[in-house]
Amino acid sequence: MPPITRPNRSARRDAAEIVFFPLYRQVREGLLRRLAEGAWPAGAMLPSEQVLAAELGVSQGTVRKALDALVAENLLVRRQGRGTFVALHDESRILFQFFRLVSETGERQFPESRVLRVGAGRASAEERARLALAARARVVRIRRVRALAGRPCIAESIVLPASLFPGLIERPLPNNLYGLFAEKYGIGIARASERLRAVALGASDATLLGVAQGTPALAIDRLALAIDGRRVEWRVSHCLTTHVHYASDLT
Amino acid sequence: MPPITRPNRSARRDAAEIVFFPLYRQVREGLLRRLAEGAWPAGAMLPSEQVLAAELGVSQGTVRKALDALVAENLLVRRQGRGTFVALHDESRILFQFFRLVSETGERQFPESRVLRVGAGRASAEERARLALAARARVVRIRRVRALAGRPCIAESIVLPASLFPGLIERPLPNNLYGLFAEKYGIGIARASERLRAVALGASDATLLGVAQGTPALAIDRLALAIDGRRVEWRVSHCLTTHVHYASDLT
DNA sequence: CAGTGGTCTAGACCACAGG
DNA sequence: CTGTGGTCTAGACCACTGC
Repeated sequence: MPPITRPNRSARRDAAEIVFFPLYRQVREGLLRRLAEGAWPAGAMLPSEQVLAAELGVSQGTVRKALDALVAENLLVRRQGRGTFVALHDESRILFQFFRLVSETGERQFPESRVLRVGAGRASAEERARLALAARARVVRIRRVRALAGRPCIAESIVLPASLFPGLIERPLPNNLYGLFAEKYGIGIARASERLRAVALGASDATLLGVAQGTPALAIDRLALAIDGRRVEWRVSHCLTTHVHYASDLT
Repeated sequence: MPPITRPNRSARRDAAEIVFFPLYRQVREGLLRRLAEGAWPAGAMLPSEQVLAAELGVSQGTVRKALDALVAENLLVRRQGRGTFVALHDESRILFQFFRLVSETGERQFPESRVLRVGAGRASAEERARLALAARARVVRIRRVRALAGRPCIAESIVLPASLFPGLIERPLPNNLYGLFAEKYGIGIARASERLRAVALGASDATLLGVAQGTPALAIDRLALAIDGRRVEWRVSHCLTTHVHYASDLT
């Protein structure tokens, strides 16, 4: 990474608008760019704070503040005495960051998945809108059922931009898709936003989950974004919430 | 606040277990205690960082780190050039921190409330469990309907420990209950945890919301905690999600 | 202008992990 | 023992607010 171009702590002028842009933000953006480019593979150790500070020509405290921000965004992990590492998409992180279904006793458990269909095709209007795709873009669609504690309780439909995942259709699909995205395609899911509704199950979902059509279910509509903000996945999950609930902390 | 008792950055010994307890954490705890005691009313300005540092006999940077933590918990608000203030429970904060129902276009809007019943009584077993109350404790119960954009879409039942809210029954209840708790009873809601399920509406809720019995609804079960961790409110909301959804960011 | 929080630096020392 | 991140300090200067 090239040294931060000073004038470091001055102002940035954008069309007569003056925006103060602190040094540690510039450092953060630089590191973020390198992360998005895949300069360090998932799990790799970054240079130490001292080394980064020397490379960039700033103080260690400034580097630290930039690293702190990236740790807060779950992109990096610090381990005292060891170093700073690129966050992995292992099951424990997924469980902690992306999976909110909790049993009555408060335990989180990674659900087992059974893939029903994998296919490709042109994106529908809705898929294009949700994933911000061009007119004739292609998508990969995955349909699966997931079980918690042996009980099938999630019927899931996943849509991915085909351009990002060449050859995905031929692969065996693991339980943890985000781990696959990171390892095989270098695409790390950084964050997601979910929209929740209550719906009555349609015939197809009801059959899959072994309940009557019209049973109330929690519909989770998720859009997942990569580090650089690209829309990577659109996922709709229909969940039975008789033995499980969605936990949300308002802090 | 008394000066922080050194040995400040040494260790704390708990039954042969050595726990490192940084100075800024001690400062945070001290400030938190004073906040919970109501030493500064909501909206009040705290002493400046310099003054706090001098009082406590630590450096300004250490005070800053403690204040940063409390700001991150939404208990304090900083305004550059003005000072550091105790967070208010005004509608904009409530909307931002505690209200997650969003319209299709992404707008958040504070719902209008119509109170149907207010009453008191002995806590049921479930109420005692959820609010951690003693055997014969009394509670206040509120039942109301809330409307978004003129449409009634939330049927809500609220349970409060009667001991915390003397005379609440006689009061007119405002739209924003948490503001009332803070202003009239000195109880600030600091955080809450919600459990979401999909349910079929019962007869009473369905009538209130003007839909058929059995209509799927999002059940939000919320437990709200005060700054000191006391359980202050148990609230169950049944929401129609045809024109609105629950937004959850996974970051 | 004075006072507040925000940034940045340089350096010392501590806690922790691993060879 | 060395190297890492974590804490703490002291001081300088900047940006913002309101008088």
